[in-house]
Amino acid sequence: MATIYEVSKRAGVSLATVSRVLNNSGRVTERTRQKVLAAMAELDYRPNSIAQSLASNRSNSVGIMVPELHGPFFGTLITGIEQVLREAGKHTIVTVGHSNEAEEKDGIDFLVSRRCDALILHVDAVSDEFIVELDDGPVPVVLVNRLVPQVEEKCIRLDNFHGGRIATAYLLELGHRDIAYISGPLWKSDARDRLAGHKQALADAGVEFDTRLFFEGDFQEPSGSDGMRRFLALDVPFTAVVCANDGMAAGAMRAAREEGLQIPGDVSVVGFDNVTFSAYLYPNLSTINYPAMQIGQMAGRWVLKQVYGRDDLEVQKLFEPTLIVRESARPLAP
Amino acid sequence: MATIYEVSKRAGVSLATVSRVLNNSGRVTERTRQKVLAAMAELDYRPNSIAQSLASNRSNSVGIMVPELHGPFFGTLITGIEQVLREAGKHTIVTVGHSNEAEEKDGIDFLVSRRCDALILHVDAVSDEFIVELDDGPVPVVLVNRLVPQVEEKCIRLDNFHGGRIATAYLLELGHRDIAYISGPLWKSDARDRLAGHKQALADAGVEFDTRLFFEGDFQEPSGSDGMRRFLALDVPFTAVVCANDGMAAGAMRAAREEGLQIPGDVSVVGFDNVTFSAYLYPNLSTINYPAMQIGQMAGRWVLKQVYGRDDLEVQKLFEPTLIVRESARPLAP
DNA sequence: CGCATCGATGTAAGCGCTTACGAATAGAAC
DNA sequence: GTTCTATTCGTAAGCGCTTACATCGATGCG
Repeated sequence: MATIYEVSKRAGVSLATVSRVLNNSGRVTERTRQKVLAAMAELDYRPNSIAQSLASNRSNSVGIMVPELHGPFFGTLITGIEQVLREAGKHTIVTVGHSNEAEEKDGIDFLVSRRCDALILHVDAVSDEFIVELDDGPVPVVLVNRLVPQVEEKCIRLDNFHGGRIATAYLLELGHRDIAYISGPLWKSDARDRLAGHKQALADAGVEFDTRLFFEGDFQEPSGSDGMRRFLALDVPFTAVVCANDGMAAGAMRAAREEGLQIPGDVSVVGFDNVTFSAYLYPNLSTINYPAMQIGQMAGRWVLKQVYGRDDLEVQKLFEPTLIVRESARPLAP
Repeated sequence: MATIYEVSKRAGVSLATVSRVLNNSGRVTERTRQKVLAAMAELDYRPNSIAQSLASNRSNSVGIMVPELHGPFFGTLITGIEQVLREAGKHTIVTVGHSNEAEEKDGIDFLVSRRCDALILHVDAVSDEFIVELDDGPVPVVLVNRLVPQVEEKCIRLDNFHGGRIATAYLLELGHRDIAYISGPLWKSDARDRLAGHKQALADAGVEFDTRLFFEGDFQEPSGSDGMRRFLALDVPFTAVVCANDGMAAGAMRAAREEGLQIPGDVSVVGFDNVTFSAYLYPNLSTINYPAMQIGQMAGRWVLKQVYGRDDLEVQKLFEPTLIVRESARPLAP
């Protein structure tokens, strides 16, 4: 593969000049610029980005960590990030943390030793303190879907509290009073926030939160089924259930069906995230929209702006969830 | 951040020795090795992998290209790849091709200029010739879910033909004769192979392929709905439909429901891929299992074996699809 | 005791690029 | 034509590491 040296020889200029046209830095006459460009084309020259990184002390790569790669949510998030970053010629190194402290730290180490210019993290296991400390280090960090107060300006997130609130408020509006809740794991802050929103909505309506109608799942489909079965086995009547994500809602609906219940006839269901398949469940799931793609894009932009100096970019840090009304919830029969 | 030089000074040895313990190459006395290790720990030394790459001409990174990052399928595939590779200390650079020739070439260029040690590609737009040519280049390539005869030994894939065949064979076994087919885009080889399998199964059973009961979708949910509506608008009776992936099956089932049909009462449906949500559709989708995770892992292993010299690894190149029987298909009522 | 041998370690030359600095050239002003 | 300033371009010193080769001691043997 041709090197910059060969290009410079062929173009009859120095290394430095070639480098200049490569980076559009410094000033080069149009004439020499053309000569260089021609030489590059003739040699099918591709700059060695490793060498560029070493010399410039910039790796042009940003590290990403997500809990999982499969599942509809994170894929969308990463799509947003990758798109924005790649347009800017940066590349992304993706790592999986599995919501497990050791793995998250490990992955971050990996990313740091890879000399990423920045990190975009969707982590849940690691503590706030760890993140603050990491942020004090040499590599800039942006947090997705999590608020760490000490580094608030680096957190790109959805207002999960508000999301939880409007999900339940919607059901209350439809006349439901006995509303069950299938939560995500409470050691995850988004799960906690959504639950807090739910409780707030209940309180606002003067409805008491009934711990018997609460189930802590793990954001996976089967735990939604477990939750629904648990509720059904109870002697406590309920007419609606809100699930902290669409996957658990799918599980809950399946279990309800298997137990002979009609949705929304016997019980209304609301999900959270608005992943693609929620529109194809039966009945089509009413849910809360999570603009994962946009959030990913914003995270990418943040990096472009703060790390690569693209001052022209605007970045929005807080997103408001909205209610998507479909078929899985209906007014409480009088 | 500490460099190898500082480590060598602190340990009282030369650069080369430090490098040796770093890489477990060459022989180093246990005593000096310990000294070096201690110095590294004291300085919290992290090797600069950029510099390592430049010097060793190995980037320890492998490039991945997939059509999309969201959607249940590719996430799973990448999870498999990433897992295997990261265990080996390699990292993955993920790029999106959008099944579009220009973007695919562009992304591959990007990966190459990033000096990836190998490429794992799931591409559909680019021609066989292009791939053969690419393979002649300096960077090893492995192809996922596509067979290019000239480089067969580098193709890790599912037997899509067989998958298409057993999907339809299953319906035939259940007594169906009028079987519609919603295909993926025919310029994609997997879509073609699945269709060919379908036709073969029909032929085996002496059933004629009816072009009116054929619809070419795009592997997305809405096109499944479109296909189903098209069939329903026709005057051609049919009792079953096979869809070339689960997403289109979801769309088809939704459309059927909206048109007042029962599944599987009025029409049986079979999907392809066995993505997670297929088990949560209503009715639970009978489908063909695509071991995406395993295929990803194999692709990773292939690279480990062929590029990084891990000769101990076994790699399986061809995978056999299997039928997953759930609820969306039933015997034809007599 | 001298010499060949071998393993442990050091020396130094890159890997392909960026970039501070200075040289050279061109144009402007007189 | 001379001087001065701007601008373009070349020189060379790294970036942090790997690795071929050289060196040095210690060991074994005649």
